[in-house]
Amino acid sequence: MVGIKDVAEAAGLSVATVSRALNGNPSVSDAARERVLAAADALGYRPNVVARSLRTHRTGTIGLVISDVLNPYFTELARSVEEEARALGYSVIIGNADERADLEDHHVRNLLERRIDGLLVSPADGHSPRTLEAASGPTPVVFVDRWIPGVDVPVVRSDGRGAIRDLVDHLCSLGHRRLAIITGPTATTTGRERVDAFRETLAAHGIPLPESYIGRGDFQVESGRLATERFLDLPERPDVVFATDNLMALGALDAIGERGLRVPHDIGLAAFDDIPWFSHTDPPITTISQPTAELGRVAVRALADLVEGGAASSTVLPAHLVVRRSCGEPDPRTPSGGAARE
Amino acid sequence: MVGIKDVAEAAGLSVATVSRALNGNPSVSDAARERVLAAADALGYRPNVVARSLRTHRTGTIGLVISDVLNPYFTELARSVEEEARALGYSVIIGNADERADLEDHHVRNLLERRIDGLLVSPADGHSPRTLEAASGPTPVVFVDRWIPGVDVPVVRSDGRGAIRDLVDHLCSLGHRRLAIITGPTATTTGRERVDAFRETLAAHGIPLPESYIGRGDFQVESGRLATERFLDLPERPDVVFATDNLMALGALDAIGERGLRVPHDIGLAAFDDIPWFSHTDPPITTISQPTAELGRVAVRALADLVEGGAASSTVLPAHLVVRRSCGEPDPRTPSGGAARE
DNA sequence: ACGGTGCGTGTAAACGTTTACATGATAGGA
DNA sequence: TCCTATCATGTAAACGTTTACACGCACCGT
Repeated sequence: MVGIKDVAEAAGLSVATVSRALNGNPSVSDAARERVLAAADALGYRPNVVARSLRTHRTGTIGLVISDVLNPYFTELARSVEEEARALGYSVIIGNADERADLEDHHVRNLLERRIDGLLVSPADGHSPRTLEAASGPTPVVFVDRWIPGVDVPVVRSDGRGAIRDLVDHLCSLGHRRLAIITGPTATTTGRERVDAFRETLAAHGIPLPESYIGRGDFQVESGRLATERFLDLPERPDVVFATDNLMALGALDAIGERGLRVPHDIGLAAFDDIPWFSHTDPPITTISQPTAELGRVAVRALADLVEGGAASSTVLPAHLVVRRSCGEPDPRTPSGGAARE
Repeated sequence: MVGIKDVAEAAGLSVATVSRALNGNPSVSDAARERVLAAADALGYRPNVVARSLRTHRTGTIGLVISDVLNPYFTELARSVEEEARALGYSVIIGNADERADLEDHHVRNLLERRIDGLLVSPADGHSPRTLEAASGPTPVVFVDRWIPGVDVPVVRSDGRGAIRDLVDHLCSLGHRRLAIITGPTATTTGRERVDAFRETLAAHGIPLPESYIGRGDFQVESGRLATERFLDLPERPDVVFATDNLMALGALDAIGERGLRVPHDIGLAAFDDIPWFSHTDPPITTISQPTAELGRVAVRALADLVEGGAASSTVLPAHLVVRRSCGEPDPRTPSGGAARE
């Protein structure tokens, strides 16, 4: 491999000058700069960023630990994170936790050992020891989407509570009374927030949420299927089930289809996270949409601020309801206030 | 940051012994090993992999450049790559090319500068200069899914031609005669393979493929929509359109839905790549399924072989047809031979 | 008692950069 | 003309590891 040394030799200059020329240091003469560039080009010189990082203590890399790469919500997040990071001069290393705390641990450790400049994490579960450790360590950390309460780290997330209120209002306006929910892991903040907001709004409408109408999922397809099967076995089947992420909604659809039931005629379905396929399912699915790409961008900017010595603050972006047909046809005379329509 | 030096001091040993103990070198006494481990633990020592990499010329990292993170096919690939790589002791850095040659270039360069041990790439386009350069450079390279003809690099891919033959047979058996195709970029091998196999099988059935029935797409949603709109504007609308990836199929669905047309009654639709949503669209979509996760695993193993000094060979895995309802109901008396059914 | 063997440990160089500091040349001011 | 400031460049240390080599010691066979 050709190094800075070879370039120096070819250009008849010292390594210091070559390094300076390559880094755009102003205190190098035009003549020297030209010779360096020519030599580097001729030799096909490629900087060795690992050596550079060792010396500078900066890797130009941020880590992103997401909960599940197979979840379109997170891939969209990852994409916008990478895009913004690239614009800011950083590379991104993605770690996929598959909703498992041990994998999250693995990736957090791995990324820290690689001496990333900053870490973006969507904690799968509040109990990953490495994540907690990282949060109080020297490497800047920003939580995105989910966070860990009580940990003093900036959070960039969206607040789904308003949209969930709109959703429940919408469901009630359609005449539904038996509402069920498939939750995420209650150890995650998003999991808890969604079920809490749901329960509170139900209470405001004077509707109870019996334990049998709460399915405990883990944000994965299979758990959505299982929870839905349990609902369908109930003597009093719910009018509509609200799956708190898109994968569990897919599982619910699987379970409903397997019984030969039809949405929304036999049972309604609502979801969280809007993904392109939701317009094309049978029927199109009513869901709550987050400003996913924006979340990623804001999170990266917050982290970059932190890395560069600034002080980042938390951001909360609103989510909104997107009404489609999976909960029944809305009565045109009584639009539910404030909810967005397609 | 606490380094090996601090550990050495705390343990009352030299850095060499500490390094050896930490790396499981057998020539260190149990007593010393224990002291080292205790000291490292007490100090919260974390190895600095960038220093290690500089010295050993190995980063324990492989790069993966995929064509599009938003494409579920590639995220499934990425997931299996990471999983297998982790099992083999490697980390993965993913670069997303978004089907753009310039981004592919960017990521290939970036990864090589990071001195990854090996590179897995699904070339977006045959003309990315860096990818070609990398293929003949010192860093081991394996192509996955797509490849560049004439470049001497192992390829791990699936062969869709057999499945496309099955698909065309299936469509003909349903009585369809006007078959249209939305291709990928013809600079990609998968793009070309799919249209070639389609055209050949059509010819074998004595059916022409007029230019107007070939929509030139780029594996992205929007191009699928545009191509489909053009088909729908034709005086003789095709009986069925075959979108050669899942995103363009989504675009086609968009276009068809916007005209108020119904699949398969007004027009049939077939796709390439099976994704979970295809069972839940309206109607469920007939498609060609690749052994995606297996492709990822095999590719990683091939690359790891190469990295460790072995000689890797190419692998071709078969794809197969999955018949659903988007091309019309099959006549139960004439099952199309060999095609898998759900 | 002696040379050889092996084992555990230490010393120091090396990996490819960046950068503080030193140096030499040039130019400017008096 | 000399002193000094400025500028371009060079020298060498440092970043945190790994590892070739050297060393000292205990043990073995003769």
